[in-house]
Amino acid sequence: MGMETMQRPGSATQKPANKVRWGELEEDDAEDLDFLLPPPVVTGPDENGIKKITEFKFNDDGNKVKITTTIQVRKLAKARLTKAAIERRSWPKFGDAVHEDVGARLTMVSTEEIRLERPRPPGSKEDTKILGDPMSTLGKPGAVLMVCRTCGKKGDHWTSKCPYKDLAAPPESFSDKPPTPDTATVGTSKSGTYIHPGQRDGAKQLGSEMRPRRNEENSVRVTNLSEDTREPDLLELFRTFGAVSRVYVAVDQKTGMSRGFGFVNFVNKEDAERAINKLNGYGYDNLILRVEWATPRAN
DNA sequence: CATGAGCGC
Repeated sequence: MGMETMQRPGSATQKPANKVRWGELEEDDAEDLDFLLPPPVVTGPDENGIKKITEFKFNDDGNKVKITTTIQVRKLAKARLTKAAIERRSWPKFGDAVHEDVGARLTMVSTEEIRLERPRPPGSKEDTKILGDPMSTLGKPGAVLMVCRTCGKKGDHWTSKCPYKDLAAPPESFSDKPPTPDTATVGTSKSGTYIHPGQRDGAKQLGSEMRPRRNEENSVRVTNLSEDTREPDLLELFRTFGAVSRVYVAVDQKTGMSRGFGFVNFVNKEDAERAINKLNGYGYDNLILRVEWATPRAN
């Protein structure tokens, strides 16, 4: 660490910021003489933390005097770093930081995806609020219950993978007339709407089994739900009985609180029946569920 | 205890 000349704030022609209150001095032109003073010189801090300041001032008699100040400054932070930390500073940059200027950024934000694994008790499949296991008496151990909520098809694909989920306005898209063939643009209709490959020209038409149904039938009313039971919870609870076409939990529009009841619609009446038989009177979230046929909605 | 939302042509 060599000699350093401290840069004063402002230009060299400016009056140094003196602590002396010149206005209290008798000499009127004391301020002007200040220009003649050499700038202060600062050395260090050296390895022992010693900093020396040499500056010049006029004393009360108008004589130029040299003032030297010696200060013990705090040791540099570097001295407190561990050996390992100092060692790391010499490491070459890696990852995204390779392209960074030296010292441009101290930290980098990683965009790497990290999957978290949440441990579960052995044998359990996923979170559930069910007290006990209604499925243990169901005689369907390990049944694969893959039900698409978009088209209602069972065991074929999940909702997120539904071939029809990209289609806007499903009820219209699934009308019985075949889609308009379009030879000009691949994959789009005349209106520019995307058409799934299976629906394009030449693709075979949907069988009735494939077609999603607007099913307001087989509606089951569920009451005595705890107030923090939401639709995903209901779905998890009821989907094991069969294809669920809709779940609904009545919510107070103002408070967002559950009103404690909801509806579950099944694609198949038999599944709804079994759900009623199994889940009515069932303990769920410390409450006893009431599950029964819903009376059709007034419209 | 309790029977859903929206949709506007």
